[in-house]
Amino acid sequence: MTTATSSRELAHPAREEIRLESVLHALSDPMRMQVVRELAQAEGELSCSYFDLPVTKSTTTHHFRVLRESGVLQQVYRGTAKMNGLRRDDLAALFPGLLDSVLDAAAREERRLADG
Amino acid sequence: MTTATSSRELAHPAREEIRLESVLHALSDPMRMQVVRELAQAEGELSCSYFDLPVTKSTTTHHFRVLRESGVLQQVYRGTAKMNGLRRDDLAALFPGLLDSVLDAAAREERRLADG
DNA sequence: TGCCTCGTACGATACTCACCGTACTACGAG
DNA sequence: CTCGTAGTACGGTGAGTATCGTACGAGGCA
Repeated sequence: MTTATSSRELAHPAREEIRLESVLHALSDPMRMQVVRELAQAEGELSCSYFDLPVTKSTTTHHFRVLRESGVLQQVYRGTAKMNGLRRDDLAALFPGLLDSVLDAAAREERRLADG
Repeated sequence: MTTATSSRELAHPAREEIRLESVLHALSDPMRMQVVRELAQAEGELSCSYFDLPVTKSTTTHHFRVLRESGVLQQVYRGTAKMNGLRRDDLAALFPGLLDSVLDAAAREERRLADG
């Protein structure tokens, strides 16, 4: 039997409903930024449990919801797992170059702080 | 007599102290985003009172402080006025392209919502 | 059927933040 | 010196939020 996508539905903002303000707010949390960066590197979907965040499951759920409701992520259930993917196309259509420059900025800052 | 810069000093983060997280947080407020956008268009320094924000003076002071402490703005007293300038060079050095893509994103969103 | 895992829901807590009003300081102009 | 303007400091308020723990639901697997 094929692993069917569950019927449980999740509310996502449509492309036109995504707001820059909400996206920037979502990205201004280090926990959420880390999720977005790993997701960008992975170039595919990752389950919530893939991420090893230093917070409890409840808090993890909260952060993923913020990312989804701001339009940064799309989420879909697959069995018990919830798969997460970056909404690259929607973000690129609305805010060209934004996601890439934010990811680049995060990478540069990490390098800069590591080198001392 | 030349209008001398006052001796009153304001604390600014050094370039190396600027954090992406704080910058994104500063820009995730519509009031502050508006200030940054006007400042970017003006291509120079503007006093706090130049901005006609729909909040009281106290709140305006608060927002400018957030922008200064996050490293987005530099501020200097000139007489009774406090002049504000974007820290373009510092931001461009740390996060190349970030400021421009955020400004572009804000402009696009404004156009998009206006056209309906 | 029963168990395990993944993730949710809910309530509680502590903190941050956007906002206000009032009282105050700093500076320039008359 | 006096007055007006620009902005600050401070205290308070209500909303949001990052966090936790515990209890629960959904789905795969034995």
